[in-house]
Amino acid sequence: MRHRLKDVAERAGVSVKTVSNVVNGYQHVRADTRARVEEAIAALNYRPNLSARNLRKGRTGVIALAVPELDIPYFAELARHVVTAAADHDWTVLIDQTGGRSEQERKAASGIGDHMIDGLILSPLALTADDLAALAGLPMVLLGERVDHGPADHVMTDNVAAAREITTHLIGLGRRRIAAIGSQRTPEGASARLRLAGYTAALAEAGIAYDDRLVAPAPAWHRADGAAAMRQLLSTGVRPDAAFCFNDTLALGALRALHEEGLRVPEDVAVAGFDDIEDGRFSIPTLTTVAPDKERIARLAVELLAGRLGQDRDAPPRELVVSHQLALRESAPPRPA
Amino acid sequence: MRHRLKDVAERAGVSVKTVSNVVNGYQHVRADTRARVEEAIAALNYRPNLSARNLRKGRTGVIALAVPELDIPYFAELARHVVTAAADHDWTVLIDQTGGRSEQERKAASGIGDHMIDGLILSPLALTADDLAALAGLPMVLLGERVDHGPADHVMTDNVAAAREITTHLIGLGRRRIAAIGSQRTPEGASARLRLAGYTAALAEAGIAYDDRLVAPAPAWHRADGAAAMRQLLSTGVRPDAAFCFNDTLALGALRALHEEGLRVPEDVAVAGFDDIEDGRFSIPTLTTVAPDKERIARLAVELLAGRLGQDRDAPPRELVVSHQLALRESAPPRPA
DNA sequence: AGTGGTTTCTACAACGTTGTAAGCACCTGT
DNA sequence: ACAGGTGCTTACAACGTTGTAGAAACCACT
Repeated sequence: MRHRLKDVAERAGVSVKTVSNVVNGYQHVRADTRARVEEAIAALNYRPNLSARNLRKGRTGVIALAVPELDIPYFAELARHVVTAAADHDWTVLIDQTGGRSEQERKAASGIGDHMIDGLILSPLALTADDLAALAGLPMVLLGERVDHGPADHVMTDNVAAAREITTHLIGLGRRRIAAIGSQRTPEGASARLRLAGYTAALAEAGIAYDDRLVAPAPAWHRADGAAAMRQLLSTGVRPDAAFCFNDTLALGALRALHEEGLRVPEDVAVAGFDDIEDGRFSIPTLTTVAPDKERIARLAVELLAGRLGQDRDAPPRELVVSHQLALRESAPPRPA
Repeated sequence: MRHRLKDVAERAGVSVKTVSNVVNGYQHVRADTRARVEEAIAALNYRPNLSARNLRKGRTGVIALAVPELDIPYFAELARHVVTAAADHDWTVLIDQTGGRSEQERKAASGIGDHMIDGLILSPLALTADDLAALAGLPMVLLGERVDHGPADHVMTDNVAAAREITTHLIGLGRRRIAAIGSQRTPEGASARLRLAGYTAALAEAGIAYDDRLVAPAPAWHRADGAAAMRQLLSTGVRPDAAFCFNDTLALGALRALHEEGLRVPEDVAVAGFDDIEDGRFSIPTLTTVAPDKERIARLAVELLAGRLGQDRDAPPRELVVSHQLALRESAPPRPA
């Protein structure tokens, strides 16, 4: 039921290689030969064996995208853009969930990696520079935070600047007791630390004293964590008048907790997030957030990887910073002119 | 930099096959030989070439999951469960986005399929029974609607019953002008038609006349479509007092549109969705919805596929119906006792 | 007819792995 | 010493594809 070049060749009365040539669109095949071969291919419903082709060619046409969790909307949206961008290079994307665990991340980069995929786009939470150095074999592009002097190409947004800008926006609304939700002290919390740095920088610029009772940790960055963090802030009596959440799902959770406490957003507490996920455009209220250009991040990552697989094979590691914007919506609206 | 069995064999002073035996955990290898080989493997950082292994073994250890869109939360959540379930079988999951287009769905089933993956879990929107019959080559499990007499295994929820139940719940709240949001007349709209059937059945049971001005089509099932559909309903003057949205993202969009019109949920309009996505547990108000057991759907699909690849290779197509529950939340709360 | 060039096709040898079958070395018990 | 195991290792031949190099057929022009 499953046929090979050889079967097609026998049926068409030509050599195996001629069939291969037809399959690959080689020019110099006589029209009637081509027709005979194509008839045989159709009759036998022949499909090339990709394992064999890959073995022969040394490439697989598959790249992997490894993200912490697919059902975090930011990563799902990013994945969609990566798949789209990869299609332009005729690549299939193998999507891997690492759960943010370093073991899984290492496995993504080495285990699956070898010979099954041509390259990897990795959104690392847990890997250190040392880990990455050990994986230098596979062409790789990293997304997200900088891993200092890592050996790989990198596409990122300026987390510190973006966090500073959005915090400054909250300050501009007249808020002074601004909570930060999502801090993490683990090595995995690189994003958290950068966004916290932006937050503190903005406070310092505005001459507002840093109050660590306003900084709420969140073990993960899901809605439930955001809600729990906000509830905890409210219960301890340091009533904030604004909150910068380190991502949008945290912010959506925080909105929920505020609603349950009967507090109005933005009147009582202004809320801002980070990522600009689809949900935030329809939530009640709609969510003010930092909007990184996800489509561009994905496209650049794919392009960098294409370079690594092509002529830029031995280029030094490159770093690209993708611009971001503030999306000012109801939860922390633009300042009236 | 990339080594083969041969290189390891030379370094360890043994045959290629002995190295292969060590790599594959074959029992009868002398301890000191094994140690020498392992040393060589470590020194050269050897990794097997999976293309070659697959070619030789005829299997790849990869299954594909093809869904319409990854950034529809329902599919993202489903994907996470499938990846988890597949890990128990040491399978890697290749995730494919079909966009609900039949061409892409066919490609997922045949193009990538051949020899690159061992099996496919497909969530078809657009494929007909005929399409699927043509693809009988690849072991396949379908999710979602039944394709009558399709050749493949099937895991589904009872859409008609679930839609009927939740509509009945809305009726039980005293609502009589119940809108249905998300109808589709295209062949791709199989889910839409089943859920509409459940809706009309519930109305009939309760003796409520069907009014097609209350049935709003939605080209896709995104938040924006739900919002547009609700706005359109409101603008035409057939003021509904409840809405059954055919999935949760439509419902979230509808909530938003109602909010913008100043209508209260559930007091003025009760809203129900379908899918039980994470967002609906934190939206304002929280969303009443049909909760299919996604984890079980994923696990059963993987088990069925495992069977097809093993001893059940030639079993007749099986159909499994996974139970669902109603999650009654704020947008259409439980009836007071 | 002979020359040179193009088009069309083919035989062969890889790619890196593992299954098969057989070989060698070492035991154990007579 | 020898037969019969058993444990360990190996040579070889596949798996299905494509690159290389070259053969065969054709053409156009002298």
